[in-house]
Amino acid sequence: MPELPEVETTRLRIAPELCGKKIMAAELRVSKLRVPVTAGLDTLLTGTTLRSIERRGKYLLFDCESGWLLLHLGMTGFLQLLPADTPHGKHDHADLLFENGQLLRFHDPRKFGTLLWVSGDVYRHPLLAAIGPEPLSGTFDGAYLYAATRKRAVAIKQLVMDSAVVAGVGNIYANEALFRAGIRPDRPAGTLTLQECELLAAQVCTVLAESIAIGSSFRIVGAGVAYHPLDFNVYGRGGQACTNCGANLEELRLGNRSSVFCPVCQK
DNA sequence: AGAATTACCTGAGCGC
DNA sequence: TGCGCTCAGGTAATTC
Repeated sequence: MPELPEVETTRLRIAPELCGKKIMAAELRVSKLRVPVTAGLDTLLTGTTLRSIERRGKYLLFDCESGWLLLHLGMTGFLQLLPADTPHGKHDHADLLFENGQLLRFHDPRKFGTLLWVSGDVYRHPLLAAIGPEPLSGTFDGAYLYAATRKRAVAIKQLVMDSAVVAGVGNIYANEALFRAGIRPDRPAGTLTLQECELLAAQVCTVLAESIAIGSSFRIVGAGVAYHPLDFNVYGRGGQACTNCGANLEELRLGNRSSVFCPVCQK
């Protein structure tokens, strides 16, 4: 599922191709995503020039002069750059045709994605206004995490995945960062020491940065789904051997999300 | 206020 | 082959 690194990889790939280009046509084939698609979005987009593509958490922000296209990939969404005349298939919900003949296509089987038009200051939009610091901006560090965890009884993994605490950390990277930091996912957040918070914050940043550096992506390849080139230590490996000590990795559910950890390496 | 739960959605994988 | 079931989970809304 696309998390922050996959969204950033997408941005880095499409921005050089599309920025500065005019949107000649827009086609929407869906109106009912989890958040209703802005009515008339195709008309609003057509004729505008894409100035830049920014990212906030897992949201992509397309600066279209007269307003912003706010896009979220949800769990199963991805963007493709295709030749202009590529026929659309099932779950191809939106097309943007650019003046250089490139087609930007949004595909999302589970419809957890978001397509919204925002005029004015996009960062003040309710979906973005309450998002916590960007993990790669330097503002998310041990001191911040320590302060955010005080008197919090919720499991540390759930807290790290709370977008109001830090932007863009989903289930996969929360599991991996906790493994690297040697901290059990079900530890009450308030029990972490400052030292542990520093370690965890650093590992969150590191694992995300590594994944972006590798060019982690998410898209359909053939009949299956290709994930991240990054090798996971714990995610999806419940019951298998710990890559560090060989013990059997345990699995539990926190907030209805699967969590995998090493009972020996993580305290 | 914080914590827990629910809703949204469809493909994959499973047992029968 | 196909039916019914469970699972996957990002995020906002709702409830406790």
